[in-house]
Formats: sequence, structure tokens, C-alpha cells
Amino acid sequence: MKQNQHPTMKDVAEQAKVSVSTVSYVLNNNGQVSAERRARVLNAVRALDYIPNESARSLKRQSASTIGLVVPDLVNEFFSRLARGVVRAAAMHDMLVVLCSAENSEEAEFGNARLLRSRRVDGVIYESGFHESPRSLLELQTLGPVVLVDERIPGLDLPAVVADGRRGARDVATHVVKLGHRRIACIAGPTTHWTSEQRLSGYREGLAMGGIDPDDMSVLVGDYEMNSGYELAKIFLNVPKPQRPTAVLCANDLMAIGALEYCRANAIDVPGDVSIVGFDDIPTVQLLTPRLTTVRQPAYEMGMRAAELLISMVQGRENLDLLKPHPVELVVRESTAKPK
Amino acid sequence: MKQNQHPTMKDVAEQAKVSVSTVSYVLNNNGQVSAERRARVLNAVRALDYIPNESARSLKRQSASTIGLVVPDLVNEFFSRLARGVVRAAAMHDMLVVLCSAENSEEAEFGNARLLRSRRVDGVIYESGFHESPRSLLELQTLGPVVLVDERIPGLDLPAVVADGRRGARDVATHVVKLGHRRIACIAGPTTHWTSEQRLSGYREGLAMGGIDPDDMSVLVGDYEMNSGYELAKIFLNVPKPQRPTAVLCANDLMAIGALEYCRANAIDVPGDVSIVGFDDIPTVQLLTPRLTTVRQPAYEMGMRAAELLISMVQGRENLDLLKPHPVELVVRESTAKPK
DNA sequence: TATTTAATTGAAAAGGCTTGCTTTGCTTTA
DNA sequence: TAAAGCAAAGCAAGCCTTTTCAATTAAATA
Repeated sequence: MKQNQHPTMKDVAEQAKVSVSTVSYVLNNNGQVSAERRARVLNAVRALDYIPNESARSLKRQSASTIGLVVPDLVNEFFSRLARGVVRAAAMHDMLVVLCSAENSEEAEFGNARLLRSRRVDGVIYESGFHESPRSLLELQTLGPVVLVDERIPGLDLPAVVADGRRGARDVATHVVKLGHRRIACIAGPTTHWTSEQRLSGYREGLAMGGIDPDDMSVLVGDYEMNSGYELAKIFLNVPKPQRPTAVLCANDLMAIGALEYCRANAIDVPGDVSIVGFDDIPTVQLLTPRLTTVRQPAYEMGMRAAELLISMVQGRENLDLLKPHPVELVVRESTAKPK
Repeated sequence: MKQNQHPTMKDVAEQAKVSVSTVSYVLNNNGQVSAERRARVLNAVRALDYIPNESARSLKRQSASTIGLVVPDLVNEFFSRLARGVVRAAAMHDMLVVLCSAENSEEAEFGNARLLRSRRVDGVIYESGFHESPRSLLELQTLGPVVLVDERIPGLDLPAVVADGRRGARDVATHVVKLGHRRIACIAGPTTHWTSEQRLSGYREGLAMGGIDPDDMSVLVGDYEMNSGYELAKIFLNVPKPQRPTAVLCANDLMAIGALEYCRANAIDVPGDVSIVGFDDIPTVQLLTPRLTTVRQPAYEMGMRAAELLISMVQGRENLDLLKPHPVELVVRESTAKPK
């Protein structure tokens, strides 16, 4: 073995006095190898501190033991938790995860697609974050199976791991109605986005169940960023009190935070003057004043599930159980109260 | 070309009616190829939508065009921003980043080391987060250069990209002293951690410069998690007001948040009763009530820098400029005020 | 025009691993 | 005792690129 180089299977084979193929069989646990030789191989592996060269393996196997994860933004706590779940589950199958964040830029997204393709990734978990027609998705599909998380894409019948956003939205709307709110506004997500629509119709269901005409709810569309929450809250709340909504349903926590910031900047008391709810339950929101009432989406679990699903597909198994919408949970905190 | 398979260089060569080596030359921009043939190759590449197989490249080149990034926890906003910077800079050099989060577990850390080794990563950017004697670091060093971020490890003379934490600590301590605080407490990081020590000595310098005996400052050691901030704040603040410190310097934002939470739970007014400062300036802290006074560490930039440094080392260049401590910035917000 | 020299081009080996198939050495069956 | 059958072991053919080096062609010089 050359100095300062990684040992190869050949080195191991020599050390163990067996053939290279035997080493391979032992390492992969297939082929029949006698106990005695197996032990010799294992010893040699340990002695040399041998670690297989993944590049060579992938090349030969035509599969990289790698899955890709494409998310809009890794700094967002929802996605980083999701990623953690994916990595976790993948590791249990000895799979590497290549994390790509699209950074809200189509160019970056294409770069990522290229990257994943050059790596001959076995499959991809994908969340576009809605903003673009997912052209790169088509490219990605040439690689292997694709599973979506937290969204569906109309027209493409892809397996998707989603939470029961509609149910969550219904629950939180019900909660608000039960508190006695009647003038309710909604800061929704982009209408082209399946998840947003789910939540919106959930809100409407909740209102209807509480005896409120869903059409009375005024809806404005944001982009899931904090800033749009701020701006849309301004539109809703910068009006005389009698017309002002007493509750604002936000389609995600970030926009709810924006709304909260608007209130803070303009001395609007939450929940005294207006109740605000979010969606996702990212860790930050329980630190705010007031702590935000929201709907918990189990990001970590969803990530695990998505990875399980993808890997089962890669391996040609099926696991349709994983497609059931993930339950969500209403988390009532301080940002909602009875209207005065 | 086989159906449904990725095209290979051979396919491109046939299509362009040149040899495989010519294709390689064109793609790698070395070897001299006549303009006419180069064009033919490029056309074929486009026509077939050919993307090189990285496994094969890595195998041949004995280098994976990949760097590893090991951080304690990707959900922490400081690290996810750092990661973003690393990924960004790496992408500019066509390098992939394998993100590993150690999840505060030694086992996971070893798993990661194994992973990175099997991938024959070209080098590693490493931040242990202090908790363990970095045994896996030794393994990692066999792969290629290692650069540390946001810490140094005593005894190992590794290049490190760090912020000027001492300076930042000094500035924030000075700020507090200038406000008139005299009884000052400190929630420090683990004493075995270089970065923690830097900050601590910075605090002491700041006090000294303000005419306060640094030894008068009581120091308790936390673990950089929110919970320890909470618990240590309890120790400092759960005493009669006359002895109670009027300011608490926390070695990171998370612990400061914990302290803030303690105050909130116990109706201690910040900054009325006690001023609190953090360190890092993670995005969350400007949303709190009160918004936290802290020291901004430019995580993204540090990530970029670390990647630049590592890549320059991998390529055998030197770039010592990158070793200068990164400037930090005092961010005064609402959590500090004059003592009553 | 005959030679040199420089610019291109391609054949082939190597890089580490997996796996179909062959070989070897026995044990079992007729 | 010969014929079969089996388990265990290993040969060797790739997987797709890069790169060396020899071969070919074009340009330049005498």
C-alpha cells in the first residue's frame, strides 16, 4: 500500500490473504464466505483502517447511495428541521443527503439540478416553496423517483408527504371563531400554491362551521416572507377600529411575525386589539411577546417520512402508508383572545 | 446509447465524431482542440444533454470536488447561515458541500467522519461546538486540509476563521459599563472552549477599561443552550434586589434568550430591572421583547471565508489574509438601559 | 520540395469496486 | 468407484473519466 494513500480493497485482500472479490463479498454481506475467511477479512479491514471508496462503488453500482433534498431556504427553521429529519432517516439506510437550497433564485435551482444530476443521485425530495414553475423538477425526474414535501404540484401526479394543513387551518379558524371573533381577515399564501389553498379552504371551513359566511373573510395574498406579513397587516389594520378585523389568520408563522411586528410598531395590542395566528410553529414563535398561537407542522417527522418514502421507492418497494397526510396540532398561546 | 440511461462521454464522442479524449479535453478546457471540433463536441453535449459522471471523475482524479462541513447543529440559525456561506463560496469553485451536523452526539460525529472519509472529501471545515475532545478531527485530517470556524483548538495548530470575539465582548461590556452598571454578571461558555475564553477576557477588558475590577464580575458557565441561560439567570437573579446584578452578559444569544425567558416568567423587567446582552445576533433576537442588544457575528461571511480558505489550501495555494479575525459589530437594541 | 517543428488527435491504461461466471475441492448419491 | 452436486473462492470484465504518450496532420523553414 502506497504511503499516505487510502488503503484499497487490494490492500485488504493482500493483508487477509484472500482475493479481492472475497473482501467485497464480506463487506457487502453477500456471496458465501466461510466464517474463518470472513474473520480474516474483517481483521484486515480494521488493521488497515480501510474505508471503501464511494466513488468507485457508485461508479460500479450505477447508483450513488445518495438522495437530494431541495428546499427554498435552509435558514428557515421549518426547512432546517425538515432537513434534519431527512438526514436522519437517510443515515439509517446508509444514504448521504445532498442538501440544496434554492435561495429563491431560479438560477440557483438549476445549478442544483445540475449538481444533483452530475452526482447521479438516486432520488430527490423536493419542495419548491411555490415561487417558480418547477422546471427543474422535470430534469430531476430523469434521475429517479421524486417525492414532494409539504406541497403538491397540480398536473404532476407525484407522491407527496404533506401535513393535514386543511385540518389545521380549520381547527385554528374554529378556535378563533369560538373566541367570538366575527370580523376575520386572512393573510394567505400564493394562490398557485397547493398548500396555501388547502389552508385557505380550511379556514373557510372553520368559519362556516362556526356559522360565519366564509365570503365575509377578506383575504390578501402574501409570499410567506416576514415582510409581506408586515405590509398586509398594515392594509388590514390601518383602518378605523370599527371596520378593523379583530383577528388575522396568517398562512405561516413568518408572515404572522411580520404582522406582529406591524402591531408592535403601531401600538396595536395583541391580542387585546387584534388576535393573530400563524402556521408551522417554528421555534421562534414561542419566544415572542405575545407567544404566537399557531398550528404545529411536524417538520422533522415529515422529513423522516419523506426520506423513508423516497428510499423505499428507490429500492423498488412501495410504502403507501407514508402518503397519508401527517396530523397537525393546534397550539394555543397568547396571541389569541376574546375580542373586546 | 442505452435507453433511459445517462449518456456517457462515449456517446458524446460518437455523436460528435471525435475521440473520447477530445471530449474530455473540451470539457476540462485543457489540451488544445481546434475550434471546429470543440464546437462539434459542445453541440453534441447539448444535444444529448450530457452531464459528466462525478463518480467516475472523482475516481480517476482521486479527489471528489467536495468539501465537508461539520457543525454541531444545523437548526441553529448561526450555523445555518454559516452553512449557507460555505455552500455559496464552494459553488463558485464548483465544489459540493457535504453538510454534517453532529447533533451533539459523539456517535453521530464519528458517523460523519466515516461518511466524509468514504466520500474521499478534499477537505473539511469544522466546528465542534466545544462539547467533545475532537477525536474525529484526527481522522478527518487524514483526508486533507482542515479549517476551523469560530474556534481554535488548543494544541492543534489548525488554520481558523474566527470573528474578533474578544473585541466584540469588550465593546458590549464597555457599552454596559458606560450605561452605569456596576454589578455585572456573566453567563459564559464552557471554559475549555477557546471562543468562550476570548469572549470572557473581552468582557473583563471592557470592565477594566471602564474602571471596574473584572474580578468583581461573577461568572457562571453554561453550555450555549437556551436552557442553561434560563437556569443560570435564575441563580443570578433569584436574590434580593440590592445584591442582584443589574446587567448580565451572555456569551451567546441562545443563553440570553433563556435569561430573558427567566425574567419574563418571573416578572423581572428587562431592561428596567436588569440589562441583558447576547452574542451572535441570530435573526430571532431582534424579534423579542425587548429586542436584544448583542454582538453581530457575520456568520455568512465567515462561512464564505472558511470555504475560500479551505479551497485555496486544497488547491495548494495560500491565502493567509483569510486568517485575520473577522470584525464584529455591537448592536444596541432594547435590552440594555441605565440601571435605576 | 524536403524537412523540421508545432499543433492536434486518439488509443489505451488506470483508478477502486461489484458481480457473472468459472474453477476448485469436497461431500453425497447411485 | 464413478458421477453429480455444492459450497467456497477467485478471475476478469466492466462502470466512466482523465491523462500519458505515441501517432497523425498541418504549418513553417530551409
